[in-house]
Amino acid sequence: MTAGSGGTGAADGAVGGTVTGTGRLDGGPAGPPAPVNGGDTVAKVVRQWRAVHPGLDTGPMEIIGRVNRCAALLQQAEDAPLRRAGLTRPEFDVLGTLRRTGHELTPSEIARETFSSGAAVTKRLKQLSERGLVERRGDDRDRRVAHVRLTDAGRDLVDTIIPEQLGYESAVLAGLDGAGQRALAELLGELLIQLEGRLGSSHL
Amino acid sequence: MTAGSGGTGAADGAVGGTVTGTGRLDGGPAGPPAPVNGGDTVAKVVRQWRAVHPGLDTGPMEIIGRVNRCAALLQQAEDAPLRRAGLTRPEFDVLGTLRRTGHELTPSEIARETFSSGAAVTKRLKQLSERGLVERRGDDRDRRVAHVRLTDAGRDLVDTIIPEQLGYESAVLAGLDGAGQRALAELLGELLIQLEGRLGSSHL
DNA sequence: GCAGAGTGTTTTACTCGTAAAACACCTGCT
DNA sequence: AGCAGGTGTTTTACGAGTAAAACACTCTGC
Repeated sequence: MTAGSGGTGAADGAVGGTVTGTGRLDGGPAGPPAPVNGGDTVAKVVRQWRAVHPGLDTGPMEIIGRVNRCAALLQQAEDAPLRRAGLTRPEFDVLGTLRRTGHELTPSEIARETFSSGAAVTKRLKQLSERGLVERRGDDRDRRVAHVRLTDAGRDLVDTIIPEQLGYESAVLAGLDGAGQRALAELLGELLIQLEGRLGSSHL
Repeated sequence: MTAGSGGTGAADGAVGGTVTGTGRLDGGPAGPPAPVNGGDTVAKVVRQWRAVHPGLDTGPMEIIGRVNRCAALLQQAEDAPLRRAGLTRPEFDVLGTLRRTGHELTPSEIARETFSSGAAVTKRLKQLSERGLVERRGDDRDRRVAHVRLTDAGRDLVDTIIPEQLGYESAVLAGLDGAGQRALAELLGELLIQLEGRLGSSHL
């Protein structure tokens, strides 16, 4: 939906680039599913479910399926500018985290901040330091701990990419007018607070 | 997305379970980033960026970052009911697609419908048919083509899971009231139509 | 009829992420 | 001191997805 596909929400049975996987979304090797008249892809899936199981409350699909599908499509779109810089998104996330916090971070902190596993961060840091975008130094109090920081090249790269990326994203979102964007950001924020409170700690 | 992390949108530098990766979201081995006061995780990241780059238009992050983070959190939450049935989401997507369309599908059609690559579908079908949830037969006109359908066991499994899954999703979304949910579904639908039109075919 | 182009599906080689184990080190207790 | 238990990081083994190549087959035009 990592963004796998799955369907609208979990129960959609493939609403596209949604839940399970992170989902493909460009259709990949296979062509796009052809924009359906009468709504988005999710609406079509919902209609199919309702036809097969008339009693079903498909409400959750309309939100979860769409969130997942949007995430999949956006992710794909967003990859373009980063790819030009030779970075994957998880790699950029590491760099961005270091840049926005403004100080050195330990691998554990980076893992928490990027919602990644420690092992994944270890691998990314290895690649990024081989490319000279990041540097490490050991803590001298506690020799288990490492401190990671951006090199000048890393910092410059982030500062170059960020405006490009935001501009690109702006263009991608342009289909929605200003008020719609604000309303959407607001509602997603509300939902996110709930989800982070509920799922962030413990397990629902 | 898992929603990996990435940041708010692509340019957030890790807003969590967002763009690049599909992102982790439960914090995994590392603990959760601790719910921040003054908004969701994305709001915190946005504030950090604005402090470092005051001129930046962080608008896109507030939507894209949140969509990605929501997708990541929801994906994780949704996994629970499926896991109990011993299915991954991409696997369930295949079954669900067959169920909701109501007829046999070829592997290519399944790939299009689930936004997966053909290779991924091949693997999933292999596993599902080993478990007796799905059956294949060859087309007798065109011997390249296969037709896949649910077995009775597969159909029953889907029909058992769907209501559980939707109920679970309903509970997860309960933090938002009915009006909020409708508004959110509506706005996401609008955005999705734009994205599917723009990104679905060709490349932006 | 038969080459050549095209399509549906599978295989191959590879990348990346994860979970769990392994390490390395600190800390508190005795 | 010395050891038990805990924490930070890396390594290992593996599963899953992808892109590209390989297959298998059909169709078109000559």
